[in-house]
Amino acid sequence: MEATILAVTTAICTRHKINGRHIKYNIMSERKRRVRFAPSPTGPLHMGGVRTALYNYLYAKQAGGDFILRIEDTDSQRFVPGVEKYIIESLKWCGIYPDEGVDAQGNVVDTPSERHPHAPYRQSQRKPIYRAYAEELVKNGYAYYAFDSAQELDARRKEAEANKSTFIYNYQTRKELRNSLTLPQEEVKELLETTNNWTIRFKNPENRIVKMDDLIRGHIEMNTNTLDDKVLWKAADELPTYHLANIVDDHLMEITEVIRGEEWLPSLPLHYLLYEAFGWQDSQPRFAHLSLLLKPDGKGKLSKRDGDRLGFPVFPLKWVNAEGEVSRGYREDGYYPEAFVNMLALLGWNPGTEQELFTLDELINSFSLDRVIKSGAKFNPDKAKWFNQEYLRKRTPAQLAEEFAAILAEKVPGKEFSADYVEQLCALIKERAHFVADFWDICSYFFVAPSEYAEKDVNKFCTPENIENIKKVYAFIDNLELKDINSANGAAGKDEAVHHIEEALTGYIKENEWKMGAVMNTLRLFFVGEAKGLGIADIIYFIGKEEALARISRALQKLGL
RNA sequence: GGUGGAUUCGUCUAACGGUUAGGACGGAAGAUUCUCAAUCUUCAAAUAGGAGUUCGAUUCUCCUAUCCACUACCA
Repeated sequence: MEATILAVTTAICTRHKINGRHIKYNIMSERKRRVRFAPSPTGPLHMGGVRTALYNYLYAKQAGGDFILRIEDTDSQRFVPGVEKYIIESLKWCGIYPDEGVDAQGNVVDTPSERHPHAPYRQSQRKPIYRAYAEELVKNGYAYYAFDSAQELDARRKEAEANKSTFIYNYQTRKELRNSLTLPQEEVKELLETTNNWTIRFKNPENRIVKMDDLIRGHIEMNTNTLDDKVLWKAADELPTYHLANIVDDHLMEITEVIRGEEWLPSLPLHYLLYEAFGWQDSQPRFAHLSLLLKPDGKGKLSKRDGDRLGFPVFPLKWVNAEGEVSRGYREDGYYPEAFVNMLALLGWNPGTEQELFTLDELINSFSLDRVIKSGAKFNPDKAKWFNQEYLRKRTPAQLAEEFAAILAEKVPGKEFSADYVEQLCALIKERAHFVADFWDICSYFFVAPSEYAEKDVNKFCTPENIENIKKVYAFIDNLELKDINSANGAAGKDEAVHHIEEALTGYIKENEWKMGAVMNTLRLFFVGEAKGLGIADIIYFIGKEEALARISRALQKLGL
């Protein structure tokens, strides 16, 4: 059905030419949008890669199109086991699910089916299909066989470098190198049959201006004379290089937009020329080159080392390499995937409004390539934390309590706390945290009494006069009829109970004309261990009267007062 | 070196050729409170430089500078 529509529109449109130029975009606009994320499994996906995947995904979903995951593993030397799984897992954590490329179990699909007509999606498994395309190019004069050894070319490069120039395998140099353009036909034939250290190289046209359009950068032109005759296919491992595999697969998989990193911009003319050489201009995808993510300080692109150096994750998930080196991940660092995705989306794109908080669905609705920023974006770890804080605040106390439970079980093993207790506490402290992992630091004194008292605060508050007053406060609390978390009427009764404690205590202090701050902070020092933390009434409510009194007497005893 | 790309507060960014150049993060100050945090208010902070086009340029053109990417039988 879809195929026939495509055929019809193609027929209509190819008949209509303006100034001899196909109205390519008319054909394209009829097609279902199909984009791909095509990582190479040479290392864990870093946040820049996740952003590229995200933009592809947002673009596809907004257009009701498909998002395809393709694994570009044509470099057997640099292949790293486990990365493929890591990539899929990372995307999944971010809420990005490929329409094609992986199955429900998260495995890359390797046999074609109705849902996966373009399988396999690993280029290593597509190995047999590339050679014919490369040979076709040779046959039609767009490529040639090259027999130069790596050492020979290396020597040429070094020589050029010594002369402060660059060796380019192009229209000039190829005339004096060993290839099917210079060697006698017979010798070529023999070399092809008897050796396997040859390649197929693209034959760049001489002195031609390639005119290109980028969805983000606009019109770009480049002269073919500055281009290298890139290797397309290697006989040694019978594998294509990126350029060939990429173009062939994008064509076969009916990709409509290629959204990829800026590092690919220099090879865009080659890709244009390849589409032309194959005669696929009419269905050529449109290109969008994303700027790079830059390190927070200094210059250059964000790298793994920056994270280690500056103390933030550069990977979505934790990764342990073969040497046992651990790289932290956003997930393990306690980031919510929503926050991570939101942060990433806004690093190089904005909606044109002042809205900063977006759900994935909102991103899908608002995203547009023409609002993607052309220049590189320095990553700001502080802003990332801020995003997480915003998402943490959106969580309900019950959700937070559940997330906090694991930390609690680890910090105070063997102790059970009622869901109500933890929930009420979470509601109270959530505004103070960026991460759930911060909770323990913020409220540990609700679970364990302080064992030390900050010297600075002891000196400040433990004056003879204060201590005398505190002893009276002790007696006062002791005589008080108080409702604590166990006796109050759940979350509903909390405010009233806290209010009651507060009224009683402040009333008593005022009555005696003591200094509010001095008394309260001395109590706080005894409850918390230092002069910080929540309101005294809150603390008493949560730890209860008995514990409060116990902490006061223990402190007095420990400090010898 | 060559080719291409980029350049607005410290950072992310907004601004039909006409704005006191806006917002957010971070920073500072103040308010508040029993401390800390949160919150609220306020403040500081930018169009890389130079020409040109124009009544008028952050915006268009050119030059310079700086930065980035690419310059592999890697992707």
